[in-house]
Amino acid sequence: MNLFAEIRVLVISALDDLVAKGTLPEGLNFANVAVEPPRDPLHGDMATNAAMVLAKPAKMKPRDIADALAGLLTQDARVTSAEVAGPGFLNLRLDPSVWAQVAAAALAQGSNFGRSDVGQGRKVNVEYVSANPTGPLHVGHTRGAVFGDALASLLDFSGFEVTREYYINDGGAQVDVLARSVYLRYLEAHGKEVAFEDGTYPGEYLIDVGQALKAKVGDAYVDQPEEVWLAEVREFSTDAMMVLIREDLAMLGVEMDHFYSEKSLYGTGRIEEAIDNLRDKDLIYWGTLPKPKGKLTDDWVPRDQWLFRSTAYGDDEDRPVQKSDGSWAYFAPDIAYHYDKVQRGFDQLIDVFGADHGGYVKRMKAAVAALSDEKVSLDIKLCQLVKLFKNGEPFKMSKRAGTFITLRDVVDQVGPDVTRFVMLTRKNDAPLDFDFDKAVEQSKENPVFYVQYAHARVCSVLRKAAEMGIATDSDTFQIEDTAELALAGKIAEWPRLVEIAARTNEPHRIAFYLNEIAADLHSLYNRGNDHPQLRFLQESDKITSARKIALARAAQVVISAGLGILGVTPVEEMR
RNA sequence: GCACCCGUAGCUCAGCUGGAUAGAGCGCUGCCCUCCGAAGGCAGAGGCCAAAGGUUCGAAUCCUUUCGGGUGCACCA
Repeated sequence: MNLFAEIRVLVISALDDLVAKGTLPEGLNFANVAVEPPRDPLHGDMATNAAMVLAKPAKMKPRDIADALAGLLTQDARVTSAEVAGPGFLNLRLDPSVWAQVAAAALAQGSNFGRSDVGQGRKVNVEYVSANPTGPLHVGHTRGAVFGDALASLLDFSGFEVTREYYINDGGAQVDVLARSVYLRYLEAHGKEVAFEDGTYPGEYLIDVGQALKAKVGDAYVDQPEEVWLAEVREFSTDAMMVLIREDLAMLGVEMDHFYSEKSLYGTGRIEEAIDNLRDKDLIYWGTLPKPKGKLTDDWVPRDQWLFRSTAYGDDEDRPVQKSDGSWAYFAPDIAYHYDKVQRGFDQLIDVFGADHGGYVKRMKAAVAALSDEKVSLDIKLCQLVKLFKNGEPFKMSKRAGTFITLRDVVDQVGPDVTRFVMLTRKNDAPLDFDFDKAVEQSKENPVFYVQYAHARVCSVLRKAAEMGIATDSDTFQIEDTAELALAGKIAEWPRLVEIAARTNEPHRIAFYLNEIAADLHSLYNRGNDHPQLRFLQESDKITSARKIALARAAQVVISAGLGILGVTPVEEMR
């Protein structure tokens, strides 16, 4: 039940009536007519811009339209008043029973309150994390993992058919580096002295892998040339890394529907097929790229190679799909991978990348547009850097020395719930400061705590009510005070908020909303200090208490649903 | 040099894909526990929405330019 959508239906039908009566001319487009919460609650419960939007096409004064509209709207039982204000806004006040209906819907629908069919069952593929299988996940991946996962949940909640997917980059040179690094650890396991030079991964997480390799093959690879062992060690190592990565994801509560291997594309003709698809559209040609500007280009030499005409779809330059030695460039299997997604019948693709992949966005969008004949949309969400702090001091990470902060480090310290919530308190394209101390602090400054506290508070009230013999399952309401109305209004906003978040692919809006509803709840709760009649629990009037509790429960339902989308457990008690 | 992201209170950031007098937290100033969890709440001060033009009934939001910050720029992945 989306109250704003319902009132909008009412407004539209009133406009239709005005057209039928000849007050408004025919052929008007109502698409831009919006019904929104007013910025200032004093203006009313809802506002519509209908008169202002239609004034010009209808060649009428906004106020005249608004007056006519107001006359019709107030005939509806839900609308108690409709006032024209400002440049032509129509401010609506709703009957208090409307709020009770919304809250009742929240109680009745429980965790399904706010679900919608805006997705209309469209198939969406959300690809996220997709870290190279060369080591454990670090903080940057963590943000992508949390963001992608919450986004997927949000879309699922909004009526999309969602697939969560991880693209394993196991086809390039970096997995050879991994294999060589593991080989060194393998030699080490045989008691040999080894040196980790530049271009190898010195991280200690490979020690176990080296020993596992020894346990499997004994000394078969010792003192053998690379040709003998590389392929097998590579596979052994990437498998081990993927086990590690799956464990990391599990720690965060992230569960993928599908892991897709880049390597699996090679030797199957899939890449060739995707490139041929583009070639048939005259988007692949043999050519030379201009010399790049503004960068150190000492070793640059002009090269003829196969290029994708991505400029035809808005890219700044055409992009090579093949290296000079004739092998595929990274872009080629990625094209094939996205072609595969298109062929699997997804209506919409979403890629969650790190901010360092910004330069990749245009060419990937170009590829998907070309491969799908512009039928499938690709949205790429870039997650900015996470800066880590402890005691106000920034953490330094060095991948080269192998001393980077891992997902495991973070989750071990603050737990999955805090990790997830904090990572979602910023827009994906804004940098995020993550302070280990603040993340576990029990104060209002910590949004996780604040929202959890609100939820726990309701649970506490319910426990107390049970002790007092007050019914905790009432579904009738007593909503009178402004603080109660504010909370009820916030509850009514939830379905609309979810829709906006889903439409913009912005799960952080959920986190901010939760903060707001928590504030409304805390506020109402504390009003009970000064105004005892506003307390949820009143020994003298258990019926009123039961009704007030119902409102608190409705808020609890919404908080719980919101946390659910973010993948955070609502707690019943603060400790 | 080019592209993308960002610029909003002293600080950290929201701002509904164009709406009314631009919001929250922190910090600052005052209040509120004999009371359902004060781990909270209330009130106050604090703004040229980087700057200048443009689009229109209406701009923090869209367009152009400038300034400032971040990221990325052939055959790496």
